[in-house]
Amino acid sequence: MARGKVQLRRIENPVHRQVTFCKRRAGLLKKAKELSVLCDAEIGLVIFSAHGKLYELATKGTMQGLIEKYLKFTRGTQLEAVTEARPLVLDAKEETNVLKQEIDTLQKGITYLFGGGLGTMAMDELQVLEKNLEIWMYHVRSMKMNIMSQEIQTLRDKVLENTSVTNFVPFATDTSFPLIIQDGIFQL
Amino acid sequence: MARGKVQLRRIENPVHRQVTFCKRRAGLLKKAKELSVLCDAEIGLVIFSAHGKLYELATKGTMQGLIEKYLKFTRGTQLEAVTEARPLVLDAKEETNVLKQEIDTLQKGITYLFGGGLGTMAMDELQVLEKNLEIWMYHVRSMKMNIMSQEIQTLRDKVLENTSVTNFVPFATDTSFPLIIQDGIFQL
DNA sequence: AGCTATTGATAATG
DNA sequence: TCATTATCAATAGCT
Repeated sequence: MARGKVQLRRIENPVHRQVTFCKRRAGLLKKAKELSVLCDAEIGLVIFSAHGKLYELATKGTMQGLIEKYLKFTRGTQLEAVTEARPLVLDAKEETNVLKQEIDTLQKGITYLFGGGLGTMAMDELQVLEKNLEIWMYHVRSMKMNIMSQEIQTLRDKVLENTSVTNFVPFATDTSFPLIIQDGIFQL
Repeated sequence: MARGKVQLRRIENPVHRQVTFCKRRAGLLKKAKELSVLCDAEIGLVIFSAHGKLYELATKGTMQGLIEKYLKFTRGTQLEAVTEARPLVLDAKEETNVLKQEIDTLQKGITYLFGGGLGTMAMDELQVLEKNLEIWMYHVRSMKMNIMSQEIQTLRDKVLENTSVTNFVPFATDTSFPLIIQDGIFQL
């Protein structure tokens, strides 16, 4: 990158190699951090030098945790360990992330089934899956509507505020949408 | 790095963030490879996107091996618990069970969100979720149709057998339904 | 996806 | 190792 293009092969001169290693290692760690911050990604980076020295970086948590996440992700996908080992009540953001993770996992499972295991799901299983997908979609759409209604409420409030009107028409934001899922409705 | 300095904070615009993620991810992976080659280092890089998609790189061997090396290096040697391997390929039935389990987990997560965490998912996240549900449903329905067509085929064969008719109308069972999922179609 | 204007990284050097 | 700087490489903003 400077004063001469570099060949993409091992640098033979040990001094040059060491210097380059230091510089580029720093650069790589910096880039990794930047990517994590800019794009909200979770990154783990492990570097063993030629002589076995370890340099590492884990954004968002520990390397240990990241490794576990990685193994769970790549390996069969058995979520029990994740789900049970954790406190039952997480903060909302965390829960969202977990859910995203699980959605992804589910996608992988489905991909596997469709890609390679055709016929492994019986008709009745598919019926159930389809039914569940419909239910989920229903709830997602309800949630979207709820968000939109809140937005409308907010806008109304603003309008009322600006026009100084005191007698307003109540809006049913608190009249809850049917978002509460009874036990068993999702039962397979 | 170009046409304007970048702030080292999360990019709020989702489109910009995604584009930057793609570009910088590629750059980071490239840099990691280069460092490994130039300086003879062993590098492992794991990137989870904000939506839980995994990108990885392991120079000199497998990520699995690198993780073991890392754990050995950082701990004494307590990796059996983590590494203790399940077979990587499960049979179809087992996979189905795993999937059911995961669906159940996912349901719990969604229940939690809908029951208590309203507002934790942003509108764009809901859009994505909805889109994915639609895709899943499409595939489930395709799969059902495929099974049904096979059933029809079987019945036809039987009928033909019994009536001893030799000139039959071919049925396109092998003309595959679009069940094969290309890489990336599920991309968040 | 491509295309540049810029910024950022860094190889060579002191 | 540390600082400087001439160059090269990555990429932000657009299309």
